[in-house]
Amino acid sequence: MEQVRKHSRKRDAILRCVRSTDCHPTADWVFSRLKPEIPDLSLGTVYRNLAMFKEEGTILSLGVVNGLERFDRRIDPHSHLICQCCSRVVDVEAMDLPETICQEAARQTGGAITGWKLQFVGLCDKCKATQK
Amino acid sequence: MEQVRKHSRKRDAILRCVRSTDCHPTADWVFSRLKPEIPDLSLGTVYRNLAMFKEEGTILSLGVVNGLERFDRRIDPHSHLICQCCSRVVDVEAMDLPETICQEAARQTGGAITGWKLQFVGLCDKCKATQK
DNA sequence: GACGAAAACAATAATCATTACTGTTTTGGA
DNA sequence: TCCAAAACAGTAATGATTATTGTTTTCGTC
Repeated sequence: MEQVRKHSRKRDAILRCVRSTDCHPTADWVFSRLKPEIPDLSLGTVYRNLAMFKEEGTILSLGVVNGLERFDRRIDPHSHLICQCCSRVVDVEAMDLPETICQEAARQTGGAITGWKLQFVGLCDKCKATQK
Repeated sequence: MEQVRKHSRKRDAILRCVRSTDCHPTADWVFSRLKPEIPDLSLGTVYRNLAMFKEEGTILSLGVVNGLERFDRRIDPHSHLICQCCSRVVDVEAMDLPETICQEAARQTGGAITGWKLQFVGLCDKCKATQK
């Protein structure tokens, strides 16, 4: 009896929107992009659904960059380059790290390591070209 | 003639407070801790001075954890374990990563890499013990 | 030791991203 | 088509952070 709906026109559009770009959008970016096409879309709906997708693992959040939460359509392991000039977030394919690093971190802290995140800081290709 | 002061009673207390702990405090934590000892301290002063210290490189921010910016008295290269249970942030000593990783990230993105951040996610020692 | 301009401050208001609430609309199985 | 649950728009509320304004502290100078 208990129905848990997984789809609605707007929810689908929001997911499609996130999946349409590799720019690691913010909630507001998604909203602005969909608004012309769905005039009665509400920013709250975007926030709510992004939180939902994130919760269920359909998308990921890569954290807060410059005060704004950034979402990622990719859920496979990989890293990011965060441009300190334009705040662009660029994907970097997963790279092998020494297997011992997590063991070492666990040993040092006495805790349990379930994952890790490697993030690069620098300039994206465009800003690098400009700064030259 | 132009004086740029680097010290004041409150500023010093704020820095001393951050340096007194390895808990990677938030602005509010610092405020709450100093308030009893300095009753006329203002939260805005804590924010302003933390931003100043961060700006000049006296302390670091390790980013936003659970919506709160966390500061770090350590400015030497090292990593952190972020407890997904209690949000505690625990230091992990810097570990050698393959020298090629930054080159590889630069190659993939076409950008310039100036630094990287490795963050562990899991349980701190206390939460690990509790969860058992 | 007092003086004064610049810096630092408290108190408060303003911002801004995000979340919660309320009443309405949409959805999809019966 | 009907209807209860879910989703939604619109709006208010929240909470961390930042800016503003008028007052106080600081510290080099006299």
